[in-house]
Amino acid sequence: MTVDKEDTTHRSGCPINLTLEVLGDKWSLIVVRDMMFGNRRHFRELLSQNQEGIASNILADRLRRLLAEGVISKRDDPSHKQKAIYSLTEKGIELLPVFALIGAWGRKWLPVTEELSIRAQLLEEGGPALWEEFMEELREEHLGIMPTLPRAGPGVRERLHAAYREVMERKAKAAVC
Amino acid sequence: MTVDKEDTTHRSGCPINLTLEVLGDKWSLIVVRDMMFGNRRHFRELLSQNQEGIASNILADRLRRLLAEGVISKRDDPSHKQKAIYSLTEKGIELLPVFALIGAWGRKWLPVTEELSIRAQLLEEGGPALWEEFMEELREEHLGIMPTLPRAGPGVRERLHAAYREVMERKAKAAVC
DNA sequence: TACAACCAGTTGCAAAATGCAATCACAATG
DNA sequence: CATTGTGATTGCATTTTGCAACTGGTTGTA
Repeated sequence: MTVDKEDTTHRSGCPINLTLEVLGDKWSLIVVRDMMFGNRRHFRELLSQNQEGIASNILADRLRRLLAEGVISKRDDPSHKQKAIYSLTEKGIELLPVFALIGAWGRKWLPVTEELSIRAQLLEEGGPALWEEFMEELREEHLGIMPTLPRAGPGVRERLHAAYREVMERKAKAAVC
Repeated sequence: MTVDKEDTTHRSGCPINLTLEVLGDKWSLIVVRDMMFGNRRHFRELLSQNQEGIASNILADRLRRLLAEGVISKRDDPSHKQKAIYSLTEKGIELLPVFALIGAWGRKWLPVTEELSIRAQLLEEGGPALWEEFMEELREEHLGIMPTLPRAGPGVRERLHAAYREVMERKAKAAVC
């Protein structure tokens, strides 16, 4: 049988607690979100295109931690010797359902803006079937796993982003009139 | 139409971000978890029965914040002039599906202990139907809403806790032999 | 009525994390 | 050979956390 040895590195063996030890801060999930939904794969993209204005030292620290925890991976970009490509691991990709539910909760209970919550709405309405489709897409992009079935039409991320653009255009028109 | 006024209180209107602004730290969800799954309703219960050893000033601060955010409510305990009863609000109760998925992710990817993850396993296996049953139970206990159908047999929390006790007893036996 | 136990916190202080702006070393581009 | 792009690091002020002791009051008990 397995022997319980005391573990000073963790507060407890509760799954909720352990998840919070890995992801329980104001920035870690923001970084994963940008990689997953915004397809940000480079440091600069994550830094300068981030909605919340993450600082470069915080970003560097979170990438280091997520890497150490195996939520993301890092490899060299062949096109540029100093460029690194960050990818989600399977462990990271499987956070998608968590994002879907967190997004749904936030949308229901917090003062979200329409354009930034349209993706969460579609993800909620699409349900587990859509989540699985998106995760399969992420496995292609981040793990290089080829799909069993070739995909027809735009991917999930593209559809989500199209909806975002649609809201923005409608808002822009409304502002002019 | 609604006018966008600049909002210095929030980093962005993204539902993920706003949720992190409310719950994105190492303790807030621990407190909600103990109220939800451990049925802790008093300060001392939350403090001294907490697995992770939360400090009293942190607990006081998180209760204050969760109260301000409307995730929990507070009222006097009629049996004791100094005793306060903390309850989940509907907003707090609806975090249950989030807990279920976070628990499932932690159980799959992190070094959980069997006895502390058996509840997460049952919650995952039970799916949305079990979550809904548990939320209905929480509404009774925390909001005082009477069920449409009278319940037969032990509630969800009791069943989860029974499973926990079962694992603990089996472990205790194994340790002796 | 004295007294211990219980109640929800608060206080003080050291350590760690965060936020911000400037800067770094190197690589590619024109 | 200067400019821009790259993933970061550094220094410093502010904020948050963690820990232990303490507070002012209430309740139960001898």
